[in-house]
Amino acid sequence: MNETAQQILDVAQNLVRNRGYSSFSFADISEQVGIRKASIHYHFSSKEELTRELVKRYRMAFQQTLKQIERSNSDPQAQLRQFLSLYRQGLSQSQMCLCGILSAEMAVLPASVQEGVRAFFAETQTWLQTLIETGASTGCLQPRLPPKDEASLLLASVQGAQLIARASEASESAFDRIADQLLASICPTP
Amino acid sequence: MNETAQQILDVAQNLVRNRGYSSFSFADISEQVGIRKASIHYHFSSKEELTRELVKRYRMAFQQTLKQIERSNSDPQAQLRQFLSLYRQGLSQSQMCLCGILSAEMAVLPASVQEGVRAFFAETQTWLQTLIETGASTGCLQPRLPPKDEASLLLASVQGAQLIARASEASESAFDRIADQLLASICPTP
DNA sequence: GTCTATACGAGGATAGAC
DNA sequence: GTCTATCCTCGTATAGAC
Repeated sequence: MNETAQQILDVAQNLVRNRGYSSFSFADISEQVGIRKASIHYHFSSKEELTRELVKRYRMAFQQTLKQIERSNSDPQAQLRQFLSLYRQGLSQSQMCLCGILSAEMAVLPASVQEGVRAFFAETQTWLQTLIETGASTGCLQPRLPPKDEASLLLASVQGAQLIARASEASESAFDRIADQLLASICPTP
Repeated sequence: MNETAQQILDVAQNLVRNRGYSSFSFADISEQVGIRKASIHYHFSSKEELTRELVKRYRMAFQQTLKQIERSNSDPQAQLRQFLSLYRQGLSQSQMCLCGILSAEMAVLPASVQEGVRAFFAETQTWLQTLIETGASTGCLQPRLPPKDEASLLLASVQGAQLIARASEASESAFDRIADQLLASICPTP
């Protein structure tokens, strides 16, 4: 995949994370990349293919980021904090998680894109579950529920926090408050 | 507001709750209502007005439902259960909360619709907060956080649960598991 | 690889007859 | 109130020149 293709995906990603799948167009991309919209079809044959590749790249990058979080920090509690900060970062540009916003449009997504979205949630939940299990065994975290359930609740909550934060005037602080509580709910009470 | 207008809103509501704002069209409505799409403009001058009225009606109906929950049940814990079941019901037709799905498209909504969405969340959070306060004072509920924070976390979580449930093969049971944990997290442990 | 030109359909909206 | 007819814009996609 060449440079232009990457650039197209970069721009598309920002667009989708802001507006969603149905509301981004080749014209939008063309404007920001500086090529004509017909030229996009040289790199991606269709909107479906473009979005499929976008989700694929996003999933891989996200997994990489999670691995970095593991490496850079041995404390599960700090890892969790970093995980939450990823979502907070997106929000600072009023962007949702790519797969979170796509999930809202599930009914109109091409099947191949739906698949990628599903896979993203499964992967992320698995990572969270492992993190919680580790944290529980070392005492860094004190999950009140089985790690699997705790993970799915956490994932739902962070996605929901991002979702409704966009409907708030002060979206970042709205998210922060919720994120703090999520963290508190799973940390040992001194 | 006459019968046809109501019917248009009924159909529009199902469409939006499934596909979102950008992906529903006058053609879709016209097909299901059985009138031509130009005729819709007699009842609603524009898509913006239609959606604005839709959100307005949804908000009022939702508030009514919440009042009914209060009346039909004096136990805050049971009220909370009923609140969660509202979201579960939508999901059974793979529908999200109208304002939840609109929130994902916030960036492309007309300003007047954005306003309605914001108001919906504020109202709903207030109701939850009052419920939690009542429950805490009678001992029916045992919030771990200040009621206001507990309410916003709960709202975010239930919206998020609905959002990501759509990306799950078994969306209803995925939601149920999360809803049970939400309930457990706020109920007194015997 | 990128361009121009163009096809084709969909979407929202308006005018005017009935 | 609903219809037909029509307008205009935007969206994806293709063909073929450079």
